[in-house]
Amino acid sequence: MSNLPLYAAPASGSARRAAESGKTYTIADLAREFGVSLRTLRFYEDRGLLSPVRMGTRRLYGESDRARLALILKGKQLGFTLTEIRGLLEREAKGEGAAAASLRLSPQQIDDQIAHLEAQQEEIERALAELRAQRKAMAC
Amino acid sequence: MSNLPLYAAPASGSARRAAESGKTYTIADLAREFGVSLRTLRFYEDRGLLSPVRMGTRRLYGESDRARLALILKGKQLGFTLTEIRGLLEREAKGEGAAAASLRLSPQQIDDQIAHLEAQQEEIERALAELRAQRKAMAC
DNA sequence: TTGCTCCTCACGTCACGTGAGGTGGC
DNA sequence: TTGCTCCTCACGTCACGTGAGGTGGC
Repeated sequence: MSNLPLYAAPASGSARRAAESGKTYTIADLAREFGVSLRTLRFYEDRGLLSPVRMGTRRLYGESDRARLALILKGKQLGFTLTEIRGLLEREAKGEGAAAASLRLSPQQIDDQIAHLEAQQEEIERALAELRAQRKAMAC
Repeated sequence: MSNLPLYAAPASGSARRAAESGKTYTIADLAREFGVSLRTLRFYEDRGLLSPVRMGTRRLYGESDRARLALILKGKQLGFTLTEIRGLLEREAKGEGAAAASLRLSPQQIDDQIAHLEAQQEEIERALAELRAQRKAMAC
C-alpha cells in the first residue's frame, strides 16, 4: 500500500524518526487500519498524543506512532479521556525506550475506572428498566 | 420560599401565563428543586425547551414550566438528547391542553432507545471485563 | 488538464461550566 | 453602602465532523 519511495534517503534530515524501524505510514494508512478519520489523527496530534514527522507538509507515521495510536484507542475503549490517556502515555515513555504493548495502569487507576464505569452502567440499567416497563405496559 | 408579592396584580399584563395556576417559581426555586444549575435552565430556554414569562428581566416559571422541566429531566434520564426531547414535548403540547405526566413514547421510539442503550451497555461491559481481568492479573 | 491525496484554517455540535461586568430592590 | 439574586454576553470544555480553499506529484 504505502509504496512511496520514501526510504530513498534513509535516516537523513527530518526523516530520522520515521526511519527508526524502516516502515512508515501515511495518515490514510493508519486511518484505514484503525478505522478512524483523518481528522481524528490530526486532532490527536494537536492534543499532543501523536507526533509524526513531516515530509514537506505531509505527515509520516512510524512504527512507534502506530503503537501509540493502538494504545490511545485501547485507552478510549476503556473509557479514559484523551487527557488521561496522554498522562498514561507520558509515564509509558518515561519508563522505557521501547513502546509498551499495553497501558500500565496502577491498581488504583483500574479500581477508579471500574467504579466510574459501574456508575454509568447503573444509570443505563435504570433507564432500560423504565423503558422496558413502559414497553410492557403498551403490549397489553 | 417564593414569597414575593407577585400575585399583587394577578393575570395582568405579561404575567398572564405565569398566573395560569397561581403558583410561580423563580429560576433559583426550580434549580434547587430539581438539582440543576441556573445555567442549565437558561440553556434549556435557549434551546426552546422552556419559555418562562418575564418580570422585568427576571424569569418567572409557572406550573406548566415546572411540569415541562420534569419531563425534560426524565427524558434525559432515559438517554434522549435535548433535540429529541424537544420533539417529544412538541408532540405532547399538540395533543392536549394539559401537560402530560410522562413523555408519550411510541413503541418504535422505546425499542430504538432500548437498542441504543443496550449497545452502550455492551461497550461498557467489554471495558469492565478487560479492566477486571487486568486487576486479577495484578492481584497474584 | 484532470484526479487523487494531503494540507491548514475555522466554524459547528453537544450540554453545559465559568467568569466578567451590570442591575434591582430590600 | 452592603448583600443578595438575577441578568446578559461570551469564551472554554470534550472529541471530533464538516466544509472551504489550496498544494504537490503522477
